[in-house]
Amino acid sequence: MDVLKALQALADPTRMAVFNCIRGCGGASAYDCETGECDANEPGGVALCDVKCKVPCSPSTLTHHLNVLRDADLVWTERRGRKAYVQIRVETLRALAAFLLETK
Amino acid sequence: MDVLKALQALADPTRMAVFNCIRGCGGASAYDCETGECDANEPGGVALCDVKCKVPCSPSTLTHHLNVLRDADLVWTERRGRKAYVQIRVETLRALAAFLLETK
DNA sequence: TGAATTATTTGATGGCCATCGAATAATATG
DNA sequence: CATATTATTCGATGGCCATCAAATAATTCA
Repeated sequence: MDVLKALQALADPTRMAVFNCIRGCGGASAYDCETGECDANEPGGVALCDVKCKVPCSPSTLTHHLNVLRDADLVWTERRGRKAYVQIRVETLRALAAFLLETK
Repeated sequence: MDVLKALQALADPTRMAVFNCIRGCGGASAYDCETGECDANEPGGVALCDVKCKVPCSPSTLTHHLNVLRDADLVWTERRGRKAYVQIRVETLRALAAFLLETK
């Protein structure tokens, strides 16, 4: 895992907001922008369009940030129908945390 | 603790090198640039001038990066004689790691 | 006090990147 | 197929920041 790349990916306010939004919703159920709640019926991540509801930025900016997060192995995405769903890669977070806690 | 600020502080290659250099030396004993070893006789951190040996940048740049790291509560510095010594703030690292491992 | 070592301040600059709008793509549904 | 929804690509731009050199400060020691 590229520690520096992961840190750089998280070290941006907008990306952090995206990250928190994705994490904020249980991990395995989709957040619905309309109801403002997590929909446990819809499996596998949060829909991008719902992330966009929470994080104020243009669609292209959101795509850009997701690319960065994905490139750092912090999230993975999957397209289902028109929507793209995104989920956290917990292993990477664990690896990052392990790095920070390293005692040398 | 300001998570974003701490991440931003670490998300730079040079600062990461500085950080690793400081961490690399036991934490409680000074690294000596000449011998290339850690001097357990000299307590409390690594001397800045020895960090400069390891991390290729100008003195002003090094000072700048230390300010950023200190401002993020990742390190603290202390002047003893001509030299400034720097040490890691482990609590902040632990808090950062805890944030990353949070399950929401 | 004068010289040497170490560190900081200041101001300038170049490069990187977050952001956007517009155009395009991908998919679903009427 | 036409339209709506969602997402991506592309190019341009403005702002931030890492970096440096030069000057100054802080401290020690001869």
